[in-house]
Amino acid sequence: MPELPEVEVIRQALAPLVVRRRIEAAEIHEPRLTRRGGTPPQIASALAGQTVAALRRRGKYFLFELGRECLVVHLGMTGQLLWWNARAEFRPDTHTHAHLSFDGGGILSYRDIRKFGQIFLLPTTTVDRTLGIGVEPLDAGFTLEVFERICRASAARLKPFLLDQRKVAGIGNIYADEALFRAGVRPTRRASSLRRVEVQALRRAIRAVLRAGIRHRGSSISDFRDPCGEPGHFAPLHRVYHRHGEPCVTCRTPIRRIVLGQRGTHFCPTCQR
DNA sequence: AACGCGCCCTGTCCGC
DNA sequence: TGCGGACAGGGCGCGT
Repeated sequence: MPELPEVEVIRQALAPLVVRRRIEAAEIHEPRLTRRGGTPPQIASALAGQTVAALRRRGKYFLFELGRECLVVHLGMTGQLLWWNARAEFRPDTHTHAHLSFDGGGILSYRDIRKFGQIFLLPTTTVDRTLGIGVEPLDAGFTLEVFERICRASAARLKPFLLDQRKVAGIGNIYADEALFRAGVRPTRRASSLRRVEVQALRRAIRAVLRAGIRHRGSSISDFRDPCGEPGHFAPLHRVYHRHGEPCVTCRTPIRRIVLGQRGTHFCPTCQR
């Protein structure tokens, strides 16, 4: 589900609710979520009593900064962070695997049907190094020169290239297809084969499509919701994702679907070269 | 080093 | 109506 825009939408909604608030207690019930380090009780006891100093995002990761330590949360495919105003409102179900109780009564719960998500703690100073993910595409550091260097260094096809979080952080299946369409390049092209103008077009397309996703509060394909239960409105604006068979918005050629790197990939065979 | 594949897990949808 | 199989927004670990 959640790619950079969805994670950012959740972060923006959640920050005013949790920043400068103290975690009274934490519960984690699913050991699979903490496989990257620590057991559920260890993490839960380390969280109790800490105050959230800031809520940041890096790629598709949430970083709850607690001072010396940082709570890292990744939603995987089906993870949700949900906010409950009061303990009495909290309605956990069989897929609710963790929750944080805040002073004053608010509860932040973690729900994840497929359990591909992650919850773990890292020392704040080593978070970036440990996550090992690439440049933030919406930051000033994502310049044409930087992106061109990354492209030149990879023989991978563009689709798996864009999904590789070590290269550029935060792009997932939806926004990869949408960016490649907007840039007019085929997902099967090798990254290193792009001409400079194509690198430039792809960089601009990545930034434009991620910003549009955030502006429209995310893509709700099946079940994306922000922490207060609000769906996003970007899915109807997708130009190729899940539109195979439909006419291209530019040239009316039917959109094609192929599988590339085990992922459904959608493109216009006429507009994308 | 870097790429590509199988796999982790649960739910839904489609065809028979 | 029931069942098997394909597929789903992500990333890790392995073999090449």
